[in-house]
Formats: sequence, C-alpha cells, structure tokens
Amino acid sequence: MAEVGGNTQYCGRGGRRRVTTHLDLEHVALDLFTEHGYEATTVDQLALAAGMSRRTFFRYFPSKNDIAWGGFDRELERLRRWLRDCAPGLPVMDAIRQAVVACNRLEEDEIPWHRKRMALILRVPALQAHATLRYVQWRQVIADFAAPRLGQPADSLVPQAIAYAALGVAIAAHEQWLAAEHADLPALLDIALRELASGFTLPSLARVRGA
Amino acid sequence: MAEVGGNTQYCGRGGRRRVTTHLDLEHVALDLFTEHGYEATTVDQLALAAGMSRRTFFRYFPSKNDIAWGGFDRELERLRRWLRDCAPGLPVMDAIRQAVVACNRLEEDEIPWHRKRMALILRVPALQAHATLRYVQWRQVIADFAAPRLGQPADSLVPQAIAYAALGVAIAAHEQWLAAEHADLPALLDIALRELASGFTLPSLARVRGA
DNA sequence: TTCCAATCGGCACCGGGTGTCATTAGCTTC
DNA sequence: GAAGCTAATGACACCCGGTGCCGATTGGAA
Repeated sequence: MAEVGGNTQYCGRGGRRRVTTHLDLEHVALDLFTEHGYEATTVDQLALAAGMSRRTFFRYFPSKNDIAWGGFDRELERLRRWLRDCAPGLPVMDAIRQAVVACNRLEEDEIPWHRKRMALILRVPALQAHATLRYVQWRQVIADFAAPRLGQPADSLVPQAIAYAALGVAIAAHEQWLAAEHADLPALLDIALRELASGFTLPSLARVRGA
Repeated sequence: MAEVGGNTQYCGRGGRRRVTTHLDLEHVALDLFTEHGYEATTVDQLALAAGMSRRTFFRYFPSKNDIAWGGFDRELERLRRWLRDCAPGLPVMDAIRQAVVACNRLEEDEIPWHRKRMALILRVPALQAHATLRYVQWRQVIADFAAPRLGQPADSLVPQAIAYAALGVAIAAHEQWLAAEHADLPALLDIALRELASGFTLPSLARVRGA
C-alpha cells in the first residue's frame, strides 16, 4: 500500500528495471474489467495481458481489489491540505463541503477513467466491500480536521459522526453522478453536503427540482 | 441468504433432520473467533467444532463472513415496522432517530453476544468490509421511509444521502459503545442522530461533556 | 570485470467457496 | 413393516485469490 500509485520506472541505484508502471497496469486491468466483468477476470489474465507473471502482479498491487484505487493517496493528501489551509473562521461543515467539492473537480480527460473506476468501486460487490477499508483514511482526514475545532479528540463521537456522515453523503452524490450520463459531480456533492449541514431540513431547490 | 437466521430444526415434510441450528453454529463460531481470532479460525475448524463437514457449513451460512449477522433480517423488519407505524406528523429525522434508538434497546442477556458480534463486525477488516453489503438493506429501509415524505424517489439524492448519513452516524455511535465498557448504546445513538438532525451545529451538552 | 541491488518467475501451499453426486435419515403411504 | 419420497449430509474435485520461498535475471556502480 505504501507505494501504490507511485511512478515506478526506476528509483534507487542498482537493481533491475520494473517491467511496467502501476498506471499502465491499472489501465489494462480497468479495460479488461469493464469488458468481461470484474469477477470473470482472473489475476492470471491480468498478468498475462500486462506481460508479467502472476506473482509479479501481486508486487504491484497488494490485491486485485486495490487496482481501482490508483491515485487515492494523492487525493487524500489534497483533501488534507485543503482543510489545513482553509480560513480559520469558516464553520466546520462549510469547510468540509468546500474542500470535498474542490477536490472532486476533475480534469476533462480524467473523467472517463474516473467513471470506470467509480463504476467498479460502487457497483461490484467485492469492491464495494473493499472500499470500506480505504474510506477509513478518508474519514480520518475529516475527523482530524473537525476534532480540534470542536475541542474534542478525533476518535470521539461527534468528529467521528461528522466523518461518517460526510463520507456517506459524498458516496450518495457519487452514485447519482454515476447514474446520470452527464451529471456534474461537484454540483451534486455541493447539494448533498449542504443538505447534511442543514440537517436535511432544507426547503431547497434541490428538493423541488427532484435532484 | 433467504433462510439465514431461520429456526431450523425441522420444516417441510419428509427428509433428514438438520444436524444443528444456525444459532448454535453461530455461538460456536463466535466463541472460536473471540478466542483464537477471526482470521486464524478456519472454516474446517468451525465445521469440526460444530460436528459437521466443511461442505455442510456452507449450507448454513453462505460465507464465513455472514456468521456474525444472525438476527439481522429480523432487526431490519423491526426497524421497517417502527418507521411505518410512527406518527405521520413527526419530522423525518426525528422519526429515524426514534426508530433507530428504539430498535437498539437490547435485552440484558443479549448484550454480551451483541458485543461479540459488533466487535467482530466493526474491528475485523474482512468483516468491516463485508458489512457494507449488509448495510445496503438497512439504508434501503431508511430511504424507503424518507422518500415518500419528501415526495421523491427512494433512489434520488436526498433520501439516499439521508440513509447514508444516518447509517454513518449509527456506526460511529456503535463504535463508541464498543470502546467504552459500560456505555449506553441507545443514548449514544440518540446523541449522534440529534447531532445529525441539527447539521452538527448543536452547542450541546454532548460536546461539553466530551461524549 | 566484479559486485551489489532490486525485480522477476516459478513453485508449492493455504484458505474460502462451489458444483456434483452418492449416501443417509427421516416421514408417509401402503 | 417394507417401499418410496424428500431433504440434509459428506466426500471429492475444482477454481481463485493470496503468500512464502528461492533461484534466476537485469541493471548500475565500484
């Protein structure tokens, strides 16, 4: 997990060159997954398609489930920085909303890959389950931000509840984005997180419009 | 999955008696898990301890991960009924809070088993991940309740966000309960769900007390 | 050229999960 | 009480994901 998403072409001095990169392997895998289905694609097939042995595959990714999480660590770091640098006077829930929305503005050419990734993560049961283990870190970022502002430990009830709730509504927004062909992810996240911050008592446009 | 948690001693006419019940098997398994650890306990050992073959074990539970979910379907049904029967004028988030709190009042002699169950589900990574697949049904109950009151489809953004958020804070409350020896689960759920309904803007006792 | 370092490949092995099929145990009917 | 139906059981063979181990390869550096 330490080096997942790392560049990899050549690092330290000495040693053999790596036969491919995490990113290449990820793209090969995502293509096979979307074409034949996740479960139906075996690790042997992935390794074959990537021109490596099965054993070597597991040196690139700790498990088949981890392939779809390419740049996740980088995204986490972005979110963490955004929250660290936001205005001190900003209410906690506003800060979280703005940070999450900002960190989900994707570049145009990344969108197709991101849709593939999210389609897998949100719809394949095995990945849906595995995602939970990754979300732990995401929640930690939120809780670590909220806790000092509330004057409470990060592992206490309210910061944890905020982290869980924020994650939940963010996932719900992602699902809506995925379900609609040309939906606007940041806009959906903004609505969802505003609802959350209001305790779902917004007599808002969103509800009238059926968003 | 259809019959998990079912009674099972003898059902239809004809045929052989089942060698044990789901509940017995669950208790045997929970004991072994808490004694030797979840990962370290193989299905072969479970089957042996329960006096059945490995193959038969998988006729009682679809997977090792499902053992800890004994009465979950019944709990879901309880929650569903509670929400169906609650006062029509009650605000959505209040109804959800009251229902969840009510459905988590445990009988004294069930608490030790429930703590074992939840310790596994919330702390063993494999089960933490698997739980996600069970939570889908829980969220569905919430979304199905909230949707008509908001005049929206159950699969639209706000009902889904509410369901995800409610689930999240409920899990956070369960974690606090598990972490403290003699904590009061309904009380923690009540606090967490009140916070949620207020958008985490409560200047409340909970925060001052550090709950 | 030699040495070192890191990757790669192959192999054996483990554990969860499934399909198949013969066997067993019980109830019902004659 | 024997035949017949039904359903659960047990044994076996597989598949697949994942890991430990070790020798073989491929490069840079001394």
